[in-house]
Amino acid sequence: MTFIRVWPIGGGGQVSGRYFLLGAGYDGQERLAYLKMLDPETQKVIILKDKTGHKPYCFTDKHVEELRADTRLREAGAVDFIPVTKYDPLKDTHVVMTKIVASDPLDIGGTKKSIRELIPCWEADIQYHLNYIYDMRIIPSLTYVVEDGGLRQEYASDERILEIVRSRFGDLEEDDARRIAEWLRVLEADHPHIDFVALDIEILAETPTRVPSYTNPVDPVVAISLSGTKVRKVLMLDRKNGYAADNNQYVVENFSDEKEMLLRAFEIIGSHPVVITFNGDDFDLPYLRSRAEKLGVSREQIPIQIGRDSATLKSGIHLDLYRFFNNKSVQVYAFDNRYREFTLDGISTALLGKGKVQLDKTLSELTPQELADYCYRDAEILRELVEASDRLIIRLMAVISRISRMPLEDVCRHGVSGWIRNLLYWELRGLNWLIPRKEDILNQKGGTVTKAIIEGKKYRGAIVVEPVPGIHFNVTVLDFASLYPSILKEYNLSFETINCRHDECRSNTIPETPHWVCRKSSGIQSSVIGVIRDIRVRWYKPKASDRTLPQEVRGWYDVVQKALKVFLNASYGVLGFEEFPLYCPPLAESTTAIGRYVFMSAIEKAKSLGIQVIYGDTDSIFLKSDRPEKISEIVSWASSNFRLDLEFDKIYRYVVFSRRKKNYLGVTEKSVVEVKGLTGKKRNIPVFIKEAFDEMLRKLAEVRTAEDLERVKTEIRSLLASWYRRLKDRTFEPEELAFRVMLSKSPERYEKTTPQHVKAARKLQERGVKVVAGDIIRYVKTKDREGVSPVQFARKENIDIDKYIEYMRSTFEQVLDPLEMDFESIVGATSLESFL
DNA sequence: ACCTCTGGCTGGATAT
DNA sequence: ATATCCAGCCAG
Repeated sequence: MTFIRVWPIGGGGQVSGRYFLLGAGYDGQERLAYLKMLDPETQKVIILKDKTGHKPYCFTDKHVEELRADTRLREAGAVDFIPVTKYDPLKDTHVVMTKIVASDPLDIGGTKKSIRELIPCWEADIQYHLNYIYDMRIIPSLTYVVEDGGLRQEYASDERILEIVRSRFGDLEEDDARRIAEWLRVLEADHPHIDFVALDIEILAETPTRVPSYTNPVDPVVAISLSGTKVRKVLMLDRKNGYAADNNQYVVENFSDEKEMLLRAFEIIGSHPVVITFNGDDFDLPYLRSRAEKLGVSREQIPIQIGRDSATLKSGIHLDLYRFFNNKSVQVYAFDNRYREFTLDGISTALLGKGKVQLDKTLSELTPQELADYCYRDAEILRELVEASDRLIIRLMAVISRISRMPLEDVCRHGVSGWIRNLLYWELRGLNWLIPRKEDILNQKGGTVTKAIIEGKKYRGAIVVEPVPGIHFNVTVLDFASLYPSILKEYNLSFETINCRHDECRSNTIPETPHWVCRKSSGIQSSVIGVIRDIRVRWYKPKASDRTLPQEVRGWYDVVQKALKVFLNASYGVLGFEEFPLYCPPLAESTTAIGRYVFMSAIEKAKSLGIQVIYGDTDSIFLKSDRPEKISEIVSWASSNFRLDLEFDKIYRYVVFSRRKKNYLGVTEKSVVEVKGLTGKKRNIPVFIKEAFDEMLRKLAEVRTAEDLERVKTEIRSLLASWYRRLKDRTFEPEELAFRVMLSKSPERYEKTTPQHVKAARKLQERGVKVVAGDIIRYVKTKDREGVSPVQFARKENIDIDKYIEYMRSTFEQVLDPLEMDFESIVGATSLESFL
């Protein structure tokens, strides 16, 4: 028998080192707090339930007497009054409160009443709210007894970790060292192996057009594919003559009775700690549940529970990868924007180079073997996605879970603002601070005072320097490393320190604004972000590129490094996000205001040293100088003046600017071409134009000197002429000319205008093709009335060649103009040639 | 339950 | 004909 201290609960992390926290929350009745923990040894899930159903509430003293007098609370049983002192960050005072632990809802003489109903002061008089669900997770009394425990893994002692931190991070304040050590303890903890199974189902609708709905599960489940660490199989409903043959990829189990098949699937689901689906929250799991109910399976036998917007499992946890891949931060930072479309086919094609089985007939027309293959492929792709890059997805979720102090189950369903909220709440609770309500922050701190450049934005952002047009050789790029997070750290920015209550801080002003920052105490957001920044820069980034470490260890450090970057990048953004619970407009605008100040100062400094500034955007400056010592001077100036790292980023052998901001092309010393913002880089343009553009880039990569350039310009001319000729001669497939644009909402919801991709989407709908928000529409420009046609229906003769020539012109001009080349004359020469 | 932010470019639709 | 808005994609 072992006592387990649950720490950190909601931490996705360790429970006494042996168990791995998978999930936490409430059951369907919203009564019992539970924890789902994995024993990595046995792969069994241990579920701890708080049988009391208690929830803690905090009240200020003035309410407590009233509450104590209310005998109904005691009669309803299970009530504790615990005095607590909390720090109020907005008032900068301590508040004495009483935490009342009571079951909720309370049973008052047979009727159930929620505490909110019982205590009317809740909404009106309580100054601060404490989100009880999250609060529950850190109540120290959550000590459970588990039958067959046993600590196996020993962690380094606090002293040992501190020692490592000191040797690695140099001179640190005691507090900082402890804070960093705490973080490393959490982040360096082992990642256990976790068994999982990916699941996909196929439903055979009576009529092919009917979309199966779990609210009315009339259509049978005909196949269930399962692919994971322990099983690879397809359960098939044996309709006529079932597919009995096995192959080497998966095993088929045939069922003549659908109910039996579902029960078998439930058995497999129940024997895995983690079930992976793609859109299982909205479809697969709810359908399995409701279909099973319809077939008379009792509730106890169904391991699936349906929440308001998620589906969870009674024994293990369910991770819906659709949710996870939809997350912008995951898409951009973890996967480098490699996938665009949020479909299983789109994601797996981009990440694995392997898509779904393409069908040219309806499900009902498939032979049993085809159906099994088709269904299995989906589960297989899911499994491979999870297993890819040494189980990157799971490791990433686990790391995010540890950073955000949030269980895996929740990590995959929340966006970055949810992760950051949870982390900050965790910190606030750890310090015993009251968590202010959004409106209290807004009332006290006020709104924004700066005016955005872009209409409709809330405050002013960054500066973009007008580029010097033309080609520039030997350009050095410097950039401020993590500018905004560094500013938050160095300038002590936090919701409680901005515009604080002390008169003596008012002189500590933010440029361009009337705002000021506290001098007396250090800001919570500032220090949390500071620690994250420090451990990333000084621990995880170096480890990720340390060649003395084994490949897989480096890979793991890289995952942590990336996850930390997600938090850093979003840490500023959430400050200006209205739905963020610590939304604080003056804080957001102060961050960018300081950024502008620092950025402009650096530019002035460069100019004062006689260095020409070619371009700059937010935190990066492009400098033309043949005196490296001058550039180093700026770097040391930034560090001594602002304590910010202005780093050498790269040297461009040459860089080409048009007049446009955020648009340039540069070739680095290693002959790598970097393209920013140019149309030729955008992923929605036709591959025909993209290929021509890429070919031009390959030519430009060779250029080292001004003489090379002249030669290459001639080559580019003939290259463009030949692509132009191809266009004119129509030696292409319509597919090559397709624009690929994402439908951000469903076609009928475009009211103000009808962009081209929407027109194409409507044409698809007319012909019975299903089109939903998020689909990427492929269309070509045509000569008919609408001017567009979905590429599926396009005929080569109908394509509007002139439109494409125009598009080519504008795409290439962005590069040709600064090189003093003229698209028209290249093309003109070509047509003249053909004319002769 | 699509949701971190602002700045900047593009082409096409729509209003004037 | 011209200005403005809309929508999408990208830089940082």
